[in-house]
Amino acid sequence: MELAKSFEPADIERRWYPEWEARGYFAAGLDTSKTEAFCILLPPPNVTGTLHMGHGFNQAIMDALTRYHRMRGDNTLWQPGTDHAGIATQIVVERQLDAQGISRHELGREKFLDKVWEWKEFSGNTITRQMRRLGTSPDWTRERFTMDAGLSKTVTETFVRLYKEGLIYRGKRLVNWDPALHTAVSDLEVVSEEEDGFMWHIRYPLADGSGSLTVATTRPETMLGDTAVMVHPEDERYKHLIGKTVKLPLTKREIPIIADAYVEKEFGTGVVKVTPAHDFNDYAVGLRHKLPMISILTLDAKINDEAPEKYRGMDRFDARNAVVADLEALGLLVKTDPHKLKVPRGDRTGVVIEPMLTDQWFVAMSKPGADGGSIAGKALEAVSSGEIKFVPENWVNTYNQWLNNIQDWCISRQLWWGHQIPAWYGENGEIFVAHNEEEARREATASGYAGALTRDPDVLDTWYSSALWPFSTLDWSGDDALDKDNPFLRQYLPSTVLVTGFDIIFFWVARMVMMTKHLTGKIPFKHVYVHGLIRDAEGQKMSKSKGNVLDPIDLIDGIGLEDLVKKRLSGLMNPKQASGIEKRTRKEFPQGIPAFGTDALRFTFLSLASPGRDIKFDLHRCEGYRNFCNKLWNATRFVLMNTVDQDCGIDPQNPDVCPDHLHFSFADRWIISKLQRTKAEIAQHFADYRFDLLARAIYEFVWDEFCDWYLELAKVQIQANLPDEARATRRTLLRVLESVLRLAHPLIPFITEELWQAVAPLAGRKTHDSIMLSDYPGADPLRFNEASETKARQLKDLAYACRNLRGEMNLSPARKVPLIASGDAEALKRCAPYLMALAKLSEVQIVERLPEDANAPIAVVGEIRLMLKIEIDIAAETERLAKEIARLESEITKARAKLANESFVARAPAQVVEQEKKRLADFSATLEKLEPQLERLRRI
RNA sequence: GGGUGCUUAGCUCAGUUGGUAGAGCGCUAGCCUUACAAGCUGGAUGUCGGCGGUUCGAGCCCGUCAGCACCCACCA
Repeated sequence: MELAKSFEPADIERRWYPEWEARGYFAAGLDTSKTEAFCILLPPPNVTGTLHMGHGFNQAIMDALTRYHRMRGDNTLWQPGTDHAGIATQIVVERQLDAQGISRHELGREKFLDKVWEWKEFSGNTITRQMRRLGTSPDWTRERFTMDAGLSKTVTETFVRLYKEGLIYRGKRLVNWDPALHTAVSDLEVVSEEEDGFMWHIRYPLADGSGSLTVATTRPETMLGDTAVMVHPEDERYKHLIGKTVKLPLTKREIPIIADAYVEKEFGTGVVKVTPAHDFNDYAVGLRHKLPMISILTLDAKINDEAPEKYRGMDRFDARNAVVADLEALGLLVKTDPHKLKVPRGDRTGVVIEPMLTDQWFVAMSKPGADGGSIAGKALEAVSSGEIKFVPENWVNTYNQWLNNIQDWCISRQLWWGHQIPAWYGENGEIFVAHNEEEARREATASGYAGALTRDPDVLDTWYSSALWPFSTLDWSGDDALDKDNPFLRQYLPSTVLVTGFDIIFFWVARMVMMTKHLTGKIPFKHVYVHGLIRDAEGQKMSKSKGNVLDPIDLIDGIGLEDLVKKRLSGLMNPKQASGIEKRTRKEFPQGIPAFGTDALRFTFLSLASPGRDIKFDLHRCEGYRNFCNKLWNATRFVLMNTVDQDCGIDPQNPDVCPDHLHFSFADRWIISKLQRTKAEIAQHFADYRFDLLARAIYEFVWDEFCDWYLELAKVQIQANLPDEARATRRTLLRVLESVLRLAHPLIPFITEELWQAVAPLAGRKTHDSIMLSDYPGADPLRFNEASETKARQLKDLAYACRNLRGEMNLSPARKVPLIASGDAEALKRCAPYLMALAKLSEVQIVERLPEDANAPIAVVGEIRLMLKIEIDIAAETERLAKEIARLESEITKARAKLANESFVARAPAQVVEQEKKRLADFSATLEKLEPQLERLRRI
């Protein structure tokens, strides 16, 4: 089989992926004789989502780990699946319906849900299709969806359990309310940004007419719900007023002046209006002081009937203007100052969140459960005990900090798409939580209730089912006897490592730990590898509205400029941004984006995966790694050209036994030694999750050692026409290359598979149909060979020296010149044939002493002196020598100073002192050889 | 108000117990040398953010300041 002249990834990728999947190579292992099990949970992407750079990055890492462990022979499961993404998906479908002029309320819940399911079926596989393009290898046969029957059963089961345990409760609480979505959201779904606003100072007259108090507020409309005014108990200005009342302007109510240390005397006027039903602080104050809680807003954030008639039905922001205008008219508005404040907005809608008093379901985070431990406490313990480790470690701080200050988790959502809460209500507010209606009925009957039952219409926060992912996907039943017979659960819980960005540590990671630990007693995963976010070349977050989004698929397949522009402009929320986006795109990608292929993209992601850093994605890196793939491709081409139909010293029946009639050179032993070291290094990097160093180790071995040196040396050895040497060379070429392909396969699966198919049979390693099934190479320390490494080092130094002389003398690469060398004759003899090829020499003359009179350039490598036999440009050579001598002198001065320092000699480790002495000696020796030469040139 | 990370070549970044500052891209000079021009060979480029400390020795450890980025939190 003939390889194309350059690496063309598209066809290779198209061919291999379906083949791997069809042959069942991704299936989870269940070999009970194996001790090692490796499991990764795919963070389930949203069903309506499409693949973005973050997924690509995240999955390149997971796939590398999975393929690595699979090749190592571990039982391996990469568990895939998708998330129903309650709010996000419901919004998408609602928008589609809106476009057709249909509201979901007209449609009704059941029909609406049908539509969502339709959409899920239609678009739900988009992302998994795209994942396949990335070469990901999860066990697709085990794919799960958070709303599958099985997973939904787990949701119900755990809800009932936690309720019975008192850890899930229902209550009227002030919660974050999204007025656009008409639902409560959790603290995490609210993002607060600093915005420009105003601070209004408003006078509240004392009821007894003896004066007034001025309050400062950023939300004047909420005064309609004020139930007190508060001051600091120690505030001399107001102390005497505590206990009196004020007339609440615009209303007929009188409200008390109370004292609470929460008030900052220095801030504003030192007087705070208290609106317990519309502010979290005020709510706490209201509870402390047993104040009435007057809600003045409807669920869509309009003024309700509790407020004076004039404002009823007004939108909250219109009401604000009206209230301010009315206060001003009454002369009660003291002043209006510009003021920066944090405005809470819903992360999905961007609408200002309204604290709203509503009935909701909560998970109690800090309350002791049946076994005495709280959910949050267990999550803290799992990490502090070392059971779960974060990589990098510092994320433990973030995790602990959050859990230590955690509030109860509001899990009910007033949506339709999601897991409906398994609670039934009686007509008098009775609550029956059960697995199903029959069970609820039984409970009702048992408690003496016989009336109608109505199921809670609300659904659960989408993250509730995500929190169960580590065991729900493994078909946990909650029945110990059944679970004992579930081999997947036994083997793959806990999973090995969770690979994720820091943005979902709270949303997902912490909650999985809490729920898994509490419900199963096991940790969900042993390691949490936290990686950075992919940003654009300027370090900006990629977002549709910025128009700087890159689609991983476009990097794989390439995309023309016009298509790229079109893509970035489509579906913009704010069409005004279009021209800027178009301009920037045309400037950044004047040629569009070339096709790099999946392997190059994956290698780029892995190379960029340095710990604790966000990643500025640089297209040039991708290009560099595409070139790397091409390098590997062509190296293989070279090896095949030199081995196909040749005696390569490999007996296919017995490939690991080396026949006698082979003669290995130091170069052969050197590259094999280097390969062993690379293998060891890679194993370490996998263990440390240092994919950047891992990728670099492979890159450097392939390019800098194998291609730049060994292939060149191999040419010499093959051309020497000594059969034993040529055979040994061929054997080495094949075996090193074949190992490299396996080493690199977890990172760049397609190209390695394609090349391995051609190389492995020649290398006697074609014992499987696919590189995926072959063993991952492990280091053999017995084959570390320092003697050969030293010899190779010396050969390289000699070659560098000769090439440097050629370069400095401006010799054309085409011109071959003779070399005269003195010094270690044995080494020179050993290196001569290689040097001739590497440095374009016509001959290598080994002499006792270099001729003294020749005006030729000289270089010194240890004890060896090299002279190119050419007429020189005396000025150039003088300059070159002078430069080199100056460098040596400066090094010598530094080394002497160090050694003259008694403290250094006395206190530094002997080894370091010895090394310094050797450096001084080497520099001095070289200097001694170069100085006379410079002298002579100067005399000419 | 708490917390975290970052600052090293023009750009993007490595630098693993402190012991001679590195890579890729870019730049530059020259090469179609029979695997690869997506390439080969040579070359230039750094007061490792500032200051102070520990040490024989600091890019690395400690303190401090500055700048950048992010996370959490109830200042009306």
